[in-house]
Amino acid sequence: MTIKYQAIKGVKDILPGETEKWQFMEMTAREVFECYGFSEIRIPIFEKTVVFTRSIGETTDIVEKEMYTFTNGSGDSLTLRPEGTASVVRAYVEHNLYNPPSVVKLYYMGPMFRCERPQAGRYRQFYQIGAEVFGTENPEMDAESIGMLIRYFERLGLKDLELQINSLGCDECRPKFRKALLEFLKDRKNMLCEDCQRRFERNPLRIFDCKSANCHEATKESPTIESYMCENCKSHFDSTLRYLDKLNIPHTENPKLVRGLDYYTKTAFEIVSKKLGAQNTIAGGGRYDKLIEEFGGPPTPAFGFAIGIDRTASLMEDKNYIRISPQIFIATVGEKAGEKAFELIDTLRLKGIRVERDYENSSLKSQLRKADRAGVKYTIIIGEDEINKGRAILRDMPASQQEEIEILRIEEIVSQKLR
RNA sequence: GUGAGCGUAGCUCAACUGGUUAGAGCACUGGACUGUGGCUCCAGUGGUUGAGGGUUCAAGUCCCUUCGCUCACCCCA
Repeated sequence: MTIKYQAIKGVKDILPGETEKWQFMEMTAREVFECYGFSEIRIPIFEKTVVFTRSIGETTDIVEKEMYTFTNGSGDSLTLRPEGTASVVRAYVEHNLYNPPSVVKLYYMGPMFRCERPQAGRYRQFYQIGAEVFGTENPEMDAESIGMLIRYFERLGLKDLELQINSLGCDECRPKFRKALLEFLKDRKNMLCEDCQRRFERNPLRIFDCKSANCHEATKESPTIESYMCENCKSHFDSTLRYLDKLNIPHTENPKLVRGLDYYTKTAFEIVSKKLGAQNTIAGGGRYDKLIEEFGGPPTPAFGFAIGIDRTASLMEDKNYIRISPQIFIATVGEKAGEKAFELIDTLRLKGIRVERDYENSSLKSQLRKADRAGVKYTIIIGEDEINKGRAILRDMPASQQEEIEILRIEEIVSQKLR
């Protein structure tokens, strides 16, 4: 068959059978996050482009080449959101949520958009569930938020996850480290591979991640952020790790962990799965203590993370969620019975009972087969004989037993049986 | 943006070095069983072999173009 229209590259439909799993992930997130005092915020799916360019960083790949940007009628440059934090911060500042001063905890869920070449675990429309906390610098919050995320994954039944954590320092100590690193790499630049020569200019921290043996060798003696970290950052990081220990959350310190977005300070972390391919990070986040000021708000420390739901879904068993199925199937024979059933179905549905029927005038045999496949507990059968008697057959499918009941009492009897 | 692999029925896959009318399982519809599901058996529906062009007596198979999918790179969640 020649398909006339298909979804554009890098986007996908999530079909029944799969959506139940997504609903489960979303519902579980709400339950878990609300235990921790988070409230949902719904943010627009697009923003003025500057909201993203300012926060994410002008020279990041996201901003340079991956955003869906367009111009509206009045000439504003708009962009489909490539991530959630920027919008949440914008909303936080716009609505003065810092007033009165207190800790504000928000979560969001929904699609994000990045125009990249699709790959396993990477789509152009992908889904995230994110959480952001504003108003505290306390490392307990770093640990607690990461803990919430871990508990969430546990609730989903995920195993073989690893928490990697690092500190990126603050705007006091990071520039010093960066300078020292560049100094160190300058002499070794010709040892680096082509890609890393480019990274040298753009994001030298990334060179640590290179797979090339030469680059690995070149960075062996390099300075680390640790030795340049200021007292404040050092003790914040140590405390965060200690609180994670208190929560019995295993973690791996990864001094090479660098987040791609410009706004991170201090704590940065990722949750990595051992069961995925090249795109194996299923959640990531960290602290961004300067971003609110960037957006014109008062100095407000903040911490947040986002979960990649597509990747999370691919890790989940197929049986961890509830599939909604009909409770009652109504099978009819003959026109009069069909008419009666049409009304009856509505009556039952008004009661909140999930009722299914056949729409194709199939044989009774076929209707029962459909009832069986639908997985109903009871099938109501109404034929010519029954309609003349004002009665119907109530068939218990698993038990293969049936009884005759008055049509007038169906609603009452069925409600009782399903209880 | 770069590279590799793959596109055959709704789904999973066959079809030898190019050779009759492209098959099977599952699913679907019907029958055996006139108004009673599951199990069994029988039959049937379903294909422009992703699309377009080329080579050849002959193309699902070879070549080119294009679209899509997949995986990886770059980058990153």
